[in-house]
Amino acid sequence: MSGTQIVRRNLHDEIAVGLREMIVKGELRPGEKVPEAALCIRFGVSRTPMREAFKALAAEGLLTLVPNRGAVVARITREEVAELFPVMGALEGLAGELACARITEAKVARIRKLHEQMARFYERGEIAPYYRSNRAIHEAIFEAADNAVLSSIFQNLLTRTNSVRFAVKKSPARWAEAVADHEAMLAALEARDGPGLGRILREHMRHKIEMVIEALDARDAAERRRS
Amino acid sequence: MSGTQIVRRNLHDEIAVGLREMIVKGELRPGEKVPEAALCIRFGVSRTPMREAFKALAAEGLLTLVPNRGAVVARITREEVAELFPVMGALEGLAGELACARITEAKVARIRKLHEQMARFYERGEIAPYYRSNRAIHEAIFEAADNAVLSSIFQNLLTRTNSVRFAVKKSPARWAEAVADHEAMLAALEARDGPGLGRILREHMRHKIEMVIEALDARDAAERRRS
DNA sequence: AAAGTGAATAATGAATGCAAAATCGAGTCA
DNA sequence: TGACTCGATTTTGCATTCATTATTCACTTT
Repeated sequence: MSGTQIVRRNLHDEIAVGLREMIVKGELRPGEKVPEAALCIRFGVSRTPMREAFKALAAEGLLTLVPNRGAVVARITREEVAELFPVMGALEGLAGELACARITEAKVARIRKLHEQMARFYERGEIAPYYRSNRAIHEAIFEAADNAVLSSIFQNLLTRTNSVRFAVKKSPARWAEAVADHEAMLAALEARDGPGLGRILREHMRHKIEMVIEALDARDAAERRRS
Repeated sequence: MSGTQIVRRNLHDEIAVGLREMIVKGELRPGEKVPEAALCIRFGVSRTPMREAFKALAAEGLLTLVPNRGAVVARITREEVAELFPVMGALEGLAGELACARITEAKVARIRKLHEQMARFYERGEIAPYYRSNRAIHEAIFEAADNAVLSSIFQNLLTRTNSVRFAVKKSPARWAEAVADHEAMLAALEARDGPGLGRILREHMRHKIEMVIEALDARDAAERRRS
């Protein structure tokens, strides 16, 4: 066996990866038309695999296909926010429960490290590094849960909600609340209290949705002022 | 406005509907190769929309695309069963909680009717009608939860697990257990006890997974005997 | 000037074409 | 008999073509 694995992939799959990245990075913005021809040139492919990728992303809920008018980046409505986040809460809650049942001592220790790091960034008010540690903790919980189906569905929902989650500007009170949630999470995890951790994660998600709604309200108010 | 709405749909979408139906009905069986050419003839379409439908169904987890070897109906492994069902449990649990918060008196009454009907079918040992009522109850809970995202993800998981769920032959003890679960569900729903209903539904799903594992064990044992 | 009209242009959706890869099968050899 | 070869055939992935549907924009009408 040679070390380098022969990765045989389909073009449409690689394009799908590229498009997902563009959506997450905001190069393609919600509601915007997806420029098929331009993307074909940019990726150096013909329309066939590009359009196949569109179908796949549409099935994932990232694009909306309008008959005879091509593809549009899916736009999240307030109603969908109200639907998506509780689902994410239930899933992350499950991840927490499974993690408590399966996690090793070493991984708990690693999460504690991440948590302490995150707390330091909070103290210093360093937002970007804070988010990085924060995300690492949530990812570590899913990793410990060891459920690929769960992770992939959750990841999909994260991607779909990317634009609205990113719109949030945490107030000091909200930020403190989030850190407090994380303290409780760590305690539950160290006590291997599955139901407890599940409850905290669902609660954490409920706080998140409130922040998102606040952000959407603020954004809409700003838009109304402009017009 | 005329009564007949002009439904403009994409070909690949209609094909996807048709393929999903074939998979659910067992016309295409897990592990089987999906005959592209034959399906093109059957649906009266060219390869392009057929292959687009394949990509969409693959994104849904219903098909597996093997590079240079076309599409295969996704086959559920025991490990995936162990991953999929807890996720379904968490989602149906959420549906129960939401339903308790939102359901109208009339809908509760309808579910009670369905439940009593189902109980009668159980008493008489009529399996097919029992399953019909059973499914109607679960669907009614999702309807009451009024969360389209939740419903569509759950529906997708139902489809993906179709083959293994269908393999289950309930023992009398298991059947009694299921009916008891349903009694508890109705009680929780009538009391609008969201957390309680959530717990019962997760428990109900845990029972389901045990039945599925039993069925898979039996199937594998039978297969081993044959070889 | 604003609203309407229709020809020219662009885009979309689906069928077809073509090169590369996989599969099949007759023939060969151990 | 069973494993192997290698050319023929089929299948697959992607590019290209073609018909249909939107969109644009110069032009008319009020």
